[in-house]
Amino acid sequence: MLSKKTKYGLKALTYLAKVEGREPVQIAEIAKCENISQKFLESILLTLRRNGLLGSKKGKGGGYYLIKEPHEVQMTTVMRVLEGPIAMVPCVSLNFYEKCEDCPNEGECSVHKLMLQVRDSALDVYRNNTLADLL
Amino acid sequence: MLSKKTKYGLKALTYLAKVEGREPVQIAEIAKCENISQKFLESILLTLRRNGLLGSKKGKGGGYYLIKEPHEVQMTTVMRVLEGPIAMVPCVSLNFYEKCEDCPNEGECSVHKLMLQVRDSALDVYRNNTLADLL
DNA sequence: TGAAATCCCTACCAATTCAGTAGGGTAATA
DNA sequence: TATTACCCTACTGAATTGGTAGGGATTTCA
Repeated sequence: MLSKKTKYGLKALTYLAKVEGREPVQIAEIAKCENISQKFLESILLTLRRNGLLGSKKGKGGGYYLIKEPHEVQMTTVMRVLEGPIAMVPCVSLNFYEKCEDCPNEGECSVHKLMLQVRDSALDVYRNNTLADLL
Repeated sequence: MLSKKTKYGLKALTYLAKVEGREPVQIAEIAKCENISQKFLESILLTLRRNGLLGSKKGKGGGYYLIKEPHEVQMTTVMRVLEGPIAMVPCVSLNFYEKCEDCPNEGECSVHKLMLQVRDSALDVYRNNTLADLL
């Protein structure tokens, strides 16, 4: 299942992508318009900022804003930051590879075979979608 | 993440698919060969049987066996039985559809748009793979 | 017929994750 | 300098995961 964190993060990103001139938008505004718990959203925006997807400005008139243009923001990046690995098992993960401690022979493992295909097809979707495509 | 339940279930199914003549195989044997906790595997095989994927035989010489031929067992079925819905959000699920309580307009929702594509690509993989393809 | 093998079923449990909530601190701006 | 708004830590209730424990119930074979 997709976590609420990812869901809310995506909604916030698309919200910010629609803003004219990359003006800072307050957390409260996004939370209200997208029906998200403000405090929870706050923590999500923070991780998006820490990972270089958003910028922030403090004080009056401050808020969060998109750093790049929507068409430059790939979904692979967004998903990895918010949801974590794209692969459903570590043994087929590109960025978070880990060997299964059971499973003596990875090449003959049926789970491995299937999940490799699932990962590739998901990657294909994420690579072919930027924030701009979701508006 | 793929649950251990699904992982072990898939491994057990492929194990049984390799057996000559669909002879019953004991839980203990599968558990040992695939490095799975026996009691946990027991519960998994039970749900596979309840959902019409496996048959069982009690008493001495009993065990579990595949009901259909491997090439007749689609991965869509297996995944739905073991892992649940294939979609990552209920609002794009074919078999378990639910409207989001937030999200006023499904058609304009960016999460919906993206997850629809992810679901379709996953379905594509599962539909094009049977148990026989994983051996 | 009886004992052993094997599946069947229920209940429980520790650890982790999820989806927040609470409360205050700090920096920037007007 | 007051206010706005981001920043950070800690806690928490509920649900899920990945099992374990223990005892049936049923079938088969000797």
